[in-house]
Amino acid sequence: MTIVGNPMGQSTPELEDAIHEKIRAAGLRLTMPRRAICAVLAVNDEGFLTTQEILGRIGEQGVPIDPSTAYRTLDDLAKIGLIHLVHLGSSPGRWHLTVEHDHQHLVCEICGKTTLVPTAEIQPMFDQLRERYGFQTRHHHFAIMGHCETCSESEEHDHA
Amino acid sequence: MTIVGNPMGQSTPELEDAIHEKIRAAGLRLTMPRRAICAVLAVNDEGFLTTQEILGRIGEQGVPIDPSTAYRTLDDLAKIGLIHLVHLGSSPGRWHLTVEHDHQHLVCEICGKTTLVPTAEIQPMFDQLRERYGFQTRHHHFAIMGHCETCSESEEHDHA
DNA sequence: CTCGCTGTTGCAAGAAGTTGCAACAAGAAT
DNA sequence: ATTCTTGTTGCAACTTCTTGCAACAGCGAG
Ligand SMILES: [Mn+2]
Ligand SMILES: [Mn+2]
Ligand SMILES: [Zn+2]
Ligand SMILES: [Zn+2]
Repeated sequence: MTIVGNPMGQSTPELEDAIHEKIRAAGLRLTMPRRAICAVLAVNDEGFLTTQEILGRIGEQGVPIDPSTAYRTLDDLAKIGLIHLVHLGSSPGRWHLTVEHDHQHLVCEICGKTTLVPTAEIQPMFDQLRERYGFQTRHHHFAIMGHCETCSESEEHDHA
Repeated sequence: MTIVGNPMGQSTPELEDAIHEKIRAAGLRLTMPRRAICAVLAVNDEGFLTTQEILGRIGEQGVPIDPSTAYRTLDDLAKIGLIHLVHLGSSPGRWHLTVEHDHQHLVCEICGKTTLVPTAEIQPMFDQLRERYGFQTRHHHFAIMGHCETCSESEEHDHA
């Protein structure tokens, strides 16, 4: 089950620039390996990629980078809030852009379909958690696992 | 940051039996390695343990089991709904008992404190997701990351 | 443009996690 | 109690991920 948002898409210079901006703003250096990783992330806006997949794409396209560099860099990008690690099922975690994503994700465990839900729709729950427990939800960009409409219906048929 | 519920606690025979029951009911064989793993899970009711931690405890106490067996067995137990893999931050996933846990977890990213929230309090959100998107939330036992009351307050002080 | 500081990289070694397979043992049948 | 079937285990080989470190290069200062 591959989960990508813009598989063979065009690069999106605006987004890529915005990412570079954030990296600089955080005081990180804009190196070649980082540019390569950002490029992959930019064309996969809305996608969820594993570190291995990112490494693979970079290798296909140009100068490969060392795996350890990829692992470390992705951690760094997460630390500055540019990307986010999402665990879909038991497979390795997947990286997902955070910038300009004011939504949450519903992920179907069966077919992998992801549905976007405006954060506003879930906000009331977060507010309630804060009121009752003083708990400040942080990862305002997370994935809720379950079964999508289509797969739910097929399941009912199977039971009949 | 270690997250356990009953660190050096007594074994809880009732819970352990309930687990054995579930394993048998699923048509799985009750082997020595599985008994060992269940024993660790039973004394750590409410705890979150990594596979490595489980392996470590078994090694300390008696006959060690092969790592591959542990990884495979834990996957099997998850498949029959006995345990659940929870990702707290970027560390390896942690196993958590599902049986008799009708609650969700608020996990503090800073101090690791976990707060239990009755599922009923979050149910309205799940219901809403179903009404609007036809989405059936499955993992009714998940972790919401954020900052607990205490840590939120310290942060405010730091800013001042 | 050149220099210098220091954050980053690639490499190598190791730890963690996965997979195929032959030997083994849980538990049903007799 | 004994036998038989087949799900499980431990081992070995492999892939993935992590960590320490010396060489390197981004980029600010001059
Ligand atoms: Mn998104
Ligand atoms: Mn619980
Ligand atoms: Zn689906
Ligand atoms: Zn806290």
